[in-house]
This record gives sequence, C-alpha cells and structure tokens, in this order.
Amino acid sequence: MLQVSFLRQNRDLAKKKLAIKYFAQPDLVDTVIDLDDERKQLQASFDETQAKVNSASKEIGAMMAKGDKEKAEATKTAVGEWKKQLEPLKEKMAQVEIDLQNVLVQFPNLPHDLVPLGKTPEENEVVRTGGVPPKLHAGAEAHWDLIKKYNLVDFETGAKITGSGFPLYIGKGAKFQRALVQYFLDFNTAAGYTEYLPPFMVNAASAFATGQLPDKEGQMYHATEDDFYLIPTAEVPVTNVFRDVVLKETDLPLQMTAYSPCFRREAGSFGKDVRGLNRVHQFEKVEIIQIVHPDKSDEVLNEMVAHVEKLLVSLGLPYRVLRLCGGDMGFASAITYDFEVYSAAQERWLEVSSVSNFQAYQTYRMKCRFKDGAGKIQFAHSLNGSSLALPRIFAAIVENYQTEAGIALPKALQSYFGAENLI
RNA sequence: AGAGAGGUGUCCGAGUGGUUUAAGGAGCACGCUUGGAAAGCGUGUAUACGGCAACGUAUCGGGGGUUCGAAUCCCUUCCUCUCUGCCA
Repeated sequence: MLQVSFLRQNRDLAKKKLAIKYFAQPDLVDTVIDLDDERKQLQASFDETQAKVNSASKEIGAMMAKGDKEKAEATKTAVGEWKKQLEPLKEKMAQVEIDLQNVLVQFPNLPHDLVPLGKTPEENEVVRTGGVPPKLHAGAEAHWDLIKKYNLVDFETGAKITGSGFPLYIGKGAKFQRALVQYFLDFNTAAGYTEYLPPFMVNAASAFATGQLPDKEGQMYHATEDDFYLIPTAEVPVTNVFRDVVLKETDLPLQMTAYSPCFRREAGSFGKDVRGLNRVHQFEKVEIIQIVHPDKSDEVLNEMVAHVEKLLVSLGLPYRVLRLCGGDMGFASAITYDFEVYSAAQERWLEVSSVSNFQAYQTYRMKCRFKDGAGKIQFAHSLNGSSLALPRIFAAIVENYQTEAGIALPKALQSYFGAENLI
C-alpha cells in the first residue's frame, strides 16, 4: 500500500510512475489527497468536541463527589448536546476513512527507477544469460512424455482424486521432489537463511497484508467455512510473522526460507503453457524472504538474485535473468527479476523463480516497523524470491538430463536423491 | 467438540463505574553518587492520527452496545490455559 504522505509530497512523480505500470486511473492520486484533507478536517472538529465532552464528564464526577447534584445534571444536558453533534461527525469520518482505504488499496506499488518501460513479457529486459543448453540425442522427448514413460507423475489419477492440475507424483518422481526440497533448503540455510515451516492456510488479515487481497481474491482457494485461504506461496505466512511488529534495528536483516506447497486457482489462464508440469494448481516451492533496512533493500535484492543464480548454476541448467518491464510486474513489487531455465526439449524458456523488492509496500500494509538508532519508527522493506519452484525445475532437469538410457542428475542432487541417475 | 478460567504497557502485575492522568515492581536509558563497579537517589521509558507547538483524540485481544463518564457492566468474536471427549 502506498503512503498518503508520499503521494501528497510526490503527486506528479507518483502519477508518472503509476503510468509505467499501466495503472488506469492516475487521477485517483488526487482523490486520495482530497479524501485525506477531508479526513483531517473531520478529525479536527471531532477531537475538539470530544475534548469538551471528556473534560465535562470529569467535572461531573467531581460535582457528584461534592454532592452538587443539580449542577451535575445541568452539565449532563450540555454534554448531551455535544454528543448529538458528535454522532454525524463520527459516521462521516468512518465513511471517509473507508473510502480512503478503498482507493488506497487499488494502487499498485510504484516501479523502481531501473524498471524498463514496456507492457508485455516480450519487453522484459534480458539482464544476462548463463549455462549452455545441452545437445540432446535424436528423439529427445518433452517432460510430459518422459514422466509418463518412466511413471514419475500421474496427472490422470491426480485429476481423479482432486481435479486437473493436481499432479500425483509416484515412486522416483515423488522422491525426487523430496530431494529437491531438501537440497534447496540446505542451500538457503547455508547462506544464512533461517528455516520456517509455516501454516499452509492463512486468515484474511494475512492475505491482505502481503497484497493477495483484494487484488488476487479469485486466485486463491478459499475455505469459506473458516474463512481461511490456501497459501499461493510461503511468502504469505512467513512475511506475516512480522505483521504488527516493531523490530529493533539490530534485528535486521531478517532472512527466512520456507518450503510449502502452493495452491493457485490460475483462473483465466486457459490453454497456453498448461501442458505437463508447466502450470498446475498445486506445486512445491522453497521461498526466500528478507526483511531489511530501507537503505539496504537495493543491495539485498542483488544478493538474492545472485543467490538464486548460484543455485541454478549448481543444477547445471541453462538460464537467463530478466528484469521485468512495468507492465509485466506484479502488483506489490517495485522491481522484479525473473529467472527462466531453458527447456531443451520444449525449446522454450520456463519461469522458475521471481525475485522482488516490495520496498515498504507490504510492510506499510502490515505495519512491520523497526526502531532506528535515533529511536524513530520506520517501515522496513520486504523482499522475496523463489529458490526454487519445483515443477518447472523438475521438468527442465528431466528434459535436459535425458539420455537414451534414462535420466541423469546434476552432481549436486545425487547425494540428496541417493543415486547418480534419476532413471 | 463440551465445561471452566483467563487475555492489562518491554516484562511481571494491581485494578468490578468517576483525581486511573492505568498503582506497584522488574528491565532498559540518561544523570547524580563512586577510584571503578554494585547498591542508593533522581529523571525518563507504548503506538497511531491531528497540530508549527502547547496540546488534543484514540487504543487495556478485536468489533459493537449501555452511560454524562467504561480496563471495569452487557453482547459478539478471536486467542491462551485447565479438565473431559475425539483423534494423527
């Protein structure tokens, strides 16, 4: 959520930046400031009247103590009049605050200065490329054929149990998932991240704090009986650990990593890119999350990108790093780097990680603050990234490491899987 | 799931309608004292909004209500603990 004070001081800049994100109603910036002016005025007159009520009430107490009943009754009548004035003020103030909030939550985060202009994924900027695409043997297959051939994943039975997009991993396929999760978590904790295993359902307050509500309401599975949401990423529960918390400056940076299944309805993504493991409703992911000093978030973002890059290099997968353009970036992000790995058999790039700096967008929403050296309370910055999402990594490894005899494994994974080859 | 007890500041903890402007204690910070430290003494020690400021308003888990006045009474909801039940 953007801060009113910031919009007030940077009205034109905010509009310009919102345009980079293709936000349709830049004039809502003016609406916010107008509503805030109204709120201030209302509060001033409310406070003034309430102050009179409060001090008169105290006087009544003193009069009663002295036994001056008549005077007390007269004061009561006067207070009654003020309270009548208070009622409409209170209602109006509540309404203005709701209106203000409703407008404010519509704003996406403002893009960082480094964010390239552009609307579509084609306009994302390739920052760098690494690794070498393997030369596959003739007759190399896409992962959806390989997993069937070797009985690693059964989509049909998953569909029977739940529905389409809920894969059933079997045998070595299941064990490989476990190996990947273990490897990723170890890799992250070795770099200083603390491991968390969070709840996989969250309440509405948590979903709101990280920006899933109200923006992505329809993208989450909702257990209506208890009003819980199945998490679309571990970012939601783990970032919310620090909701309504005032940290010490020395607590920063906080580095967390968490494994979780992720549940996404993917409403509206028909047809394209849905084959095999490319897009599913439930998948496994290991996430990294940091809460840092605002002066440090640019630097930390680069560190996190380098960390994920190192992980991909260790898997021997060809990859590229993209800096997302304004139109392709997420709602809450100020700047995002996507990692894509090259799937040799599909001959295309698959997104496997997304690393973002949210700056104070989430922390302001969820009131995650810290007390600086001068004793001043400031909003921290939050960042997160996948390290990594499993299905597409699974797909890429299966495809890129296939041989005529079976499927090999990256060295780093062999001890985790307990064999040199997957098949 | 049922019955009961609770939820107060950084922490412990008092407080069943009116100098509570949330007692008292601990911790922490600063000062005095000291050769140095401890003890002792003094001062300070939540957040948000409004205001240049003085200050005002709100907040005793959340929401709502009664009252001139609510931490205190009522309703509702969430959470914690104890017992019972069920269960991995």
